[in-house]
Order: sequence, then C-alpha cells, then structure tokens
Amino acid sequence: MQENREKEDRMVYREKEYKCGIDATLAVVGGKWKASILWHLSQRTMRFSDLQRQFSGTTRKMLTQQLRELETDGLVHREVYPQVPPKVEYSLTAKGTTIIPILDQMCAWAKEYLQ
Amino acid sequence: MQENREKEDRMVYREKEYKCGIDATLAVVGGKWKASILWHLSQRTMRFSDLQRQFSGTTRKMLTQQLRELETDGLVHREVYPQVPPKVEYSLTAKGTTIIPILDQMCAWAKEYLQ
DNA sequence: CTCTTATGTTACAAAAAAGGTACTACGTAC
DNA sequence: GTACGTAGTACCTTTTTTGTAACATAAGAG
Repeated sequence: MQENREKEDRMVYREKEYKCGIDATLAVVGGKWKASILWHLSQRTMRFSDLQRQFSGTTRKMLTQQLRELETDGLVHREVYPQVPPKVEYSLTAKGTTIIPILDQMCAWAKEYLQ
Repeated sequence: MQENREKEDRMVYREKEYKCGIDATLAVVGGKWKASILWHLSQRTMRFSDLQRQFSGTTRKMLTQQLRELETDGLVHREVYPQVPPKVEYSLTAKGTTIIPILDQMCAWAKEYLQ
C-alpha cells in the first residue's frame, strides 16, 4: 500500500495528465452510466437493446456514447453481426474484467458507509 | 463477490437514487479534486494553505467547495482554530480512512492497465 | 412501394461542474 | 490608521456533460 505513495506519481493517459492514477481510473469508469454498464456486462454479454432495457432511464445516444468510450479504453468489446435489422453485442474484454473487483468494492463500501 | 449482485440493489443517499452503490460511491469521491484530497489527507493532517500548495492548479474556491462536500459526506474533519489570521486543519475521519484502500486499488489498476 | 426493426447519428438545448476575480473579516505589527 | 496574512464568500463566465428530437439505414414482410 505504502509503495503507491512514495512520490507524486502523476501519470499521462490519452493526452491528459492526471495527478496519480486514481484520477485516470475515474476518467475511465466515472461516466454517468459506465460503472453500471461494466457491472451488467460482467454478468453476461448483452446486445444493445438489452442494455437499453436495463437502463430505461437513459437514451440511445448516451448509451452509445458511453459504450464507445469504454470500447476506446479497451474495457468493452463490440461485436457487430452483419444482419438487418442490426445486431450488436457488447461484452467485457479481459482488461474490462480486471476492474470489476474494484467496482464490487465500491458497491460494498457504499452499502456499509453511506446511508 | 456474487452476493453483491443478486438483485438490482439500487440505493438512496442524500435524496438521490443510485443504481447500485457504485454510483453512490462515485458521487462521493468523483469530484475533480476529491480523490486526490483524500489521498493527501491520508498521509497527514493538512491546513488549508498546505492543500493550496499541493493543488497549485486550482483555486481557493474549488478547494473549499470540494472540502465542504467531503465534510458533508463525513469523510473529512474540519478543525478551526480561533486565531487571527485563521488556521483551519483538515484530516480524514474514521469513515474517510475506510475508502483509502479503494483509492489505492484504483491507483494500482491505472498503473497496471492504463498506458 | 411502404412499413417495420435495431442500432445508430446529428444538431441543438439544458443542466451541471468547474473556473476567475473581486471582496470580506479581524487580530497583530508597524 | 494602514498594511499583512489566512481562509474564506459572492457573483459571474466558461466548459463539460447530459438530454431531446428528428433523421438514417437496409433487408424482409405485406
């Protein structure tokens, strides 16, 4: 634990500089729907319409946008099936699965400490 | 791990509803400077001017704002010394220290997976 | 032809977050 | 009585994020 904090340990990711990796991680999962999307995809591959159903409070546009960013960051895989009407499936990449334990911890922390 | 995900497990915190605790946690530490502030305070108590020095890229106003929110959420303690010129010290509360391991993990994750 | 369906995109509007600058308070030292 | 120093607050602007509504596509069914 202590070894993470010896120095400032700033980092750069996608052209932006972050003070310590925490901010970089938050940049990746901090979008309004990203954490939930990752969490749902950790349970099963879903197609776009499945996600729309899960996130009935949002719009196609937001979902697409968040998914594209997650894809860009390499956490989510997007598989397009060449059919009409379209079929697109989203799933976690190996890298995407590595962040799930952290999300689980955040979930547990909220349950224990936020009321 | 699996037990966190049996149901939707939405939660309410400070009048807002979150899909699963992850979003609630992000609401608490997701501000632009909050994670860094917590991380610095986990190392030592600091007075306002110390924080200003650490976060030279921001303004008094932003710092105050973020600190107040952290205080409201019970993660940070604000101790005012009745002297002139003023002296105010910030430190983590017990609750505040409980989130540090998660921040450390985020830091480690970024180092390992983001480049 | 026209309608349906799934997965988008685009242009625009609204809301939220962050930033900038100036002003305050008040004991102390000069 | 004027300037100093810390820790703010008030007001306003800019930037970023989120939301809304309309349009796009193209195979297959009728």
